[in-house]
Amino acid sequence: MANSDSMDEQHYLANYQAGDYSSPLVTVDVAIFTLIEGQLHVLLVQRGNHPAQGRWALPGGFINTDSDLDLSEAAGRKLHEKTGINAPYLEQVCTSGDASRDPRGWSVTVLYMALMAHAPTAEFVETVTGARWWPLSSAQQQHLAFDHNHLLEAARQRLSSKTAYTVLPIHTLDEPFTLTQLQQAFEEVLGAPLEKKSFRRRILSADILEESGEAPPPGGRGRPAALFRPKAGLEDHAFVRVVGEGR
Amino acid sequence: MANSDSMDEQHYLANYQAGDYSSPLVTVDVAIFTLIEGQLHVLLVQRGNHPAQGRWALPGGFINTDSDLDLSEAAGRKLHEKTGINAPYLEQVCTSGDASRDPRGWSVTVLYMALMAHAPTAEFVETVTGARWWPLSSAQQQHLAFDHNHLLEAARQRLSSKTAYTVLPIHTLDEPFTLTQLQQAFEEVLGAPLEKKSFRRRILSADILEESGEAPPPGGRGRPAALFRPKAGLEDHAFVRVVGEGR
DNA sequence: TGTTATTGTTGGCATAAAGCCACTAAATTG
DNA sequence: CAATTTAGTGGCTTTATGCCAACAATAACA
Repeated sequence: MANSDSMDEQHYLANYQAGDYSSPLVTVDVAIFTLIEGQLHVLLVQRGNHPAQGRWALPGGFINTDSDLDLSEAAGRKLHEKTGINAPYLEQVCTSGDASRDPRGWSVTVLYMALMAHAPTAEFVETVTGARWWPLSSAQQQHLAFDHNHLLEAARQRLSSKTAYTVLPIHTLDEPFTLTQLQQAFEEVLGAPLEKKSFRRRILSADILEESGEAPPPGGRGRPAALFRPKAGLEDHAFVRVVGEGR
Repeated sequence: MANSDSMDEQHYLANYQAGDYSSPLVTVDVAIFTLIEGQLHVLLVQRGNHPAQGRWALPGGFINTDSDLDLSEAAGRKLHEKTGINAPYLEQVCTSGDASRDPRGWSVTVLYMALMAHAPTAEFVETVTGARWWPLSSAQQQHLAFDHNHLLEAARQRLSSKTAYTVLPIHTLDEPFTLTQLQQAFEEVLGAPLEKKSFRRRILSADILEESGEAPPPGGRGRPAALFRPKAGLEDHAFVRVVGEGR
């Protein structure tokens, strides 16, 4: 049994060199989320070919073993090629592989989740590329290509579960932002209201934000809010517990 | 840009059908942990062939696109083939892929973490298969095959971070067990002492254990401890926060 | 047959974090 | 200069955790 390994590999290599070994196809897919008018959206692209022609899908595609140095680079590249976006936050979620998810045969896809603020490339994405931002719920209601409904759900779950102990939603906001905007981002991602005082206490005591001196934008109603941006250096996820439900 | 997709796939398929497309090699690897005399161990197998001949490695190997229905099944099968173990707990950790981790070229491996109690197959593993249980620290100190040092570290981190909010270490114990044994399992996995009273409060109030009527084994010193086993039905991870450090 | 050592189990209070809700502050509108 | 709206804080209640000492049940031993 110690050499079932050997058997396996020798068998594989022999066949591989003979050209008939069926290694699964390997792709990367990216679920990129943003907030548009307070609502969580995901970017989908419409497939131009078979299989699943015409269906909406997560941006992604085959790894290029010539140009991609690793998986995250392949994911970033695919996202950029299809949408023009350079993902500011990218995290591996999971890998799905079986005999039936792609009609062409056994295939494997590595799923990434990405987050971005909407403003920067808003018009570009909508007009130049074939991509479109969908409200998350609409995206989940339709029949996506391959097993992308499952992948999208996995990414959504990762996002919301990680939001319970990190500040991930920060990446969906344009800077600077108010604490109220930040709280609304958390609430939208978690799908549940948060207690104002507790939220502010936790975020502020975590000491990850700094007040941007900027003047609040004119035209708002009510008392103008202080503007914040993440302190330089910590960028990604800092640990902050943001559980409480209430309101 | 909307059809870089098409280009890509057509290009791929053309070459694939012509037989010269280089899809990366896809493997699964399993880091299986257990407790032996209170110490965390990981199971490694010694490689019989190149590359990395003679090196210790995580059990794993190529996906069999004929017999494996999906990735987790492939992982379970590989583990069983190489060690005789049928993993009682198996969880996907991450996927590593790049041009340099395997000298044969671009390759992708999907890493799984598994947990088991030591007793059931103890002698079998050590004598019949070419596998060996290593204390985790010794395993991490040596130079493993491929990028298995990184994979092992990723699995270890997943195990300990998830132990902060689940009862994963339960799977490393033989049933029934005492609360002290359970606490020691948590402490070994977390690498930090836990406060006795708080630990028991949390575990018991989570209502996931039931007292096994069994008589405590003879020969122990001090007051005999109550014996528990997980309540049927919840098996996997139940949410229990087990943070406190103290002591 | 005590006595001591050892391990398991629980009580009870101190401290810290979170929830709650009302009050104050600063702006706009008319 | 009210009324309205949104931002931000004070302060009490509730809950979770840390901590440590007491009490319980067994074995080893004098």
